[in-house]
Amino acid sequence: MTGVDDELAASVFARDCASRGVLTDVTGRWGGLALAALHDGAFRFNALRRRVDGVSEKMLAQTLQALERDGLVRREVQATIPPRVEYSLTDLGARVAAKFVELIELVEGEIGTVREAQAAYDRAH
Amino acid sequence: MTGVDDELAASVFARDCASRGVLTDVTGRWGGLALAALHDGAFRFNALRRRVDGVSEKMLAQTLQALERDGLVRREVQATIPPRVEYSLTDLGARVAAKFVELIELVEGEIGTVREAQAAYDRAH
DNA sequence: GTTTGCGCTTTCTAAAAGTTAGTGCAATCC
DNA sequence: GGATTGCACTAACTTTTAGAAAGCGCAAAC
Repeated sequence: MTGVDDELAASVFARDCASRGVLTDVTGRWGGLALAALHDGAFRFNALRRRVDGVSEKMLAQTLQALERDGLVRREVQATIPPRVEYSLTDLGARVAAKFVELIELVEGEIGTVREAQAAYDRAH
Repeated sequence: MTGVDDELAASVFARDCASRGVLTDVTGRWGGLALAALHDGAFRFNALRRRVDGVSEKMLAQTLQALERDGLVRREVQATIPPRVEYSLTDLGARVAAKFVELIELVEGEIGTVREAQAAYDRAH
């Protein structure tokens, strides 16, 4: 257990590494869900908000801005009146989203196992 | 874009679905890092804390309890004096951690791209 | 015999998330 | 044709959560 992967240890585990910041955006409360939602296609702001149940307007706006800054999400304003704003994934965003969707599917597929574990834990405590 | 994956839409995107809770634990601020750290082997509490740079004792304890409840992490107390407490991954935990590590590696590998995007964004705003 | 490490828990404060309201404009309903 | 709804946000305020610091009892090392 001392044979630790130093490449990993040197980066995301380090408090001040940039990758930790991105990971925080991606795996933040809403980041992953936004990415996963956009994995199905482009969406306008309020459509996205309807997909990601429970997110507030403030948090969705904040989340999308962070992901746009990280180069994972593309924001396109159409110069109509009133303006339409469309969000979609960049190439990198699509790759990250794909991984995240795999994670989600794993968790969803094993939700029964998880529920049993939770019930057992709650009984024991 | 209306051809949405309903299996997905029905679960993790729904506010009250159990899978959302697990996802919150897994992708929470410290959940993923703890899982990734344990992916390299079993660790005792303080060893884990040293690996996951920046986590407070309180948050690590809380995170590990949540993951244990979800059946992703195993907690073993050795009846010595003073007691040793070892944390390791369950089978499911190992599978989730593997996915998470892939995500981390993707992000780390593309950190250059991300940094450029951030710089461009900051220039434009 | 004083410091160090162990695995936490408790208390207090700082930061983040959530809630509510407001913006200006256009299309739709009645 | 007046009112409502939807659009894409921003700003002010409140609540929840995270983080920092101290304390716990005990044992081994210095």
